[in-house]
Amino acid sequence: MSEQDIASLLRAHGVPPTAQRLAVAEYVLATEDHPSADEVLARAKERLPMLSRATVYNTLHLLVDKGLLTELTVAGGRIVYDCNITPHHHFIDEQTGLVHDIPFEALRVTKNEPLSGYDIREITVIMRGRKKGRGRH
Amino acid sequence: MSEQDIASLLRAHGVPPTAQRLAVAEYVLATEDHPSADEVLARAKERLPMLSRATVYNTLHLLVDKGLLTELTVAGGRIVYDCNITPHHHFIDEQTGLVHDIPFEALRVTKNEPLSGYDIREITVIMRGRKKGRGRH
DNA sequence: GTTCGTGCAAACGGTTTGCAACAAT
DNA sequence: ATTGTTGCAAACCGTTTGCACGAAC
Repeated sequence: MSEQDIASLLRAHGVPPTAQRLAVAEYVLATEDHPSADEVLARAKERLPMLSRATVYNTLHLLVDKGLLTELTVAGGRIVYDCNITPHHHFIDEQTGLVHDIPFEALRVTKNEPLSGYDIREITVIMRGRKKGRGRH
Repeated sequence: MSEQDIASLLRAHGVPPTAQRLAVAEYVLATEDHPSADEVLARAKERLPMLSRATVYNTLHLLVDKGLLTELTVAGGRIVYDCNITPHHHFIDEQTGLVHDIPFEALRVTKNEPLSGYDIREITVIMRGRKKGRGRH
């Protein structure tokens, strides 16, 4: 995704693209990692060394707000960002702590009991375990 | 669960029961709330006003360590404790932020695709939505 | 007298806030 | 001129740590 595309994407969501926002968005909207705010800061600083921490937080919240980014919280209270905004599940590697996306269609959740009393808006499955070797990702 | 029972439970897990630990355990091991450390402190202080914050954290970690308590992290990075140590799912009320336990047997998760490459040790379903009125809890 | 548990206060790390400077319109 | 964006530093909050006192064996 080119810097131009990112810029129009931002504009399309009512976010005026600035140099700082581009530096943040260009990384966080494209990566398959699930970076923390700090990791985003580090990466974006490579392109824009003068970028401040507060601006990164501003931008991340803005992107989450505009629906371009998902904030998720993993065990231990770590907050992490996921540019995959379609519904999907997560696998957390217990050894590395890394989060992997699992396509929504890979699993099916069915109710054995009616679960009346709950108006369910969203279902996410979180799996934990070890990712078996062979290859990266 | 009486104070005596809690005491033997702790002993059975190699945790010498002290007044402070009893004050913490008596609440946190019995409640259906999913309290934060701070809420546990507040509640336990009602019984033992002189209880310190550090001791609560010590005790909570100890209980988690001994398998008597589960630590879980909900959206926003909030860390919360759940005395239900059997596998189960969660429903999070978007309005109140409250966490409700859903029996493990209430749902079934099946794989549409094989998901090879992942050695799955644990599956939890997190549902979000609104809890419909009628009654408390 | 050694170990373990506790309380206190300080430190910590990630996040948020307040504010002044600046840019864009 | 008003509005929106940024950088900085300070404040903040929940958690962790270091240390000294006290109790238990």
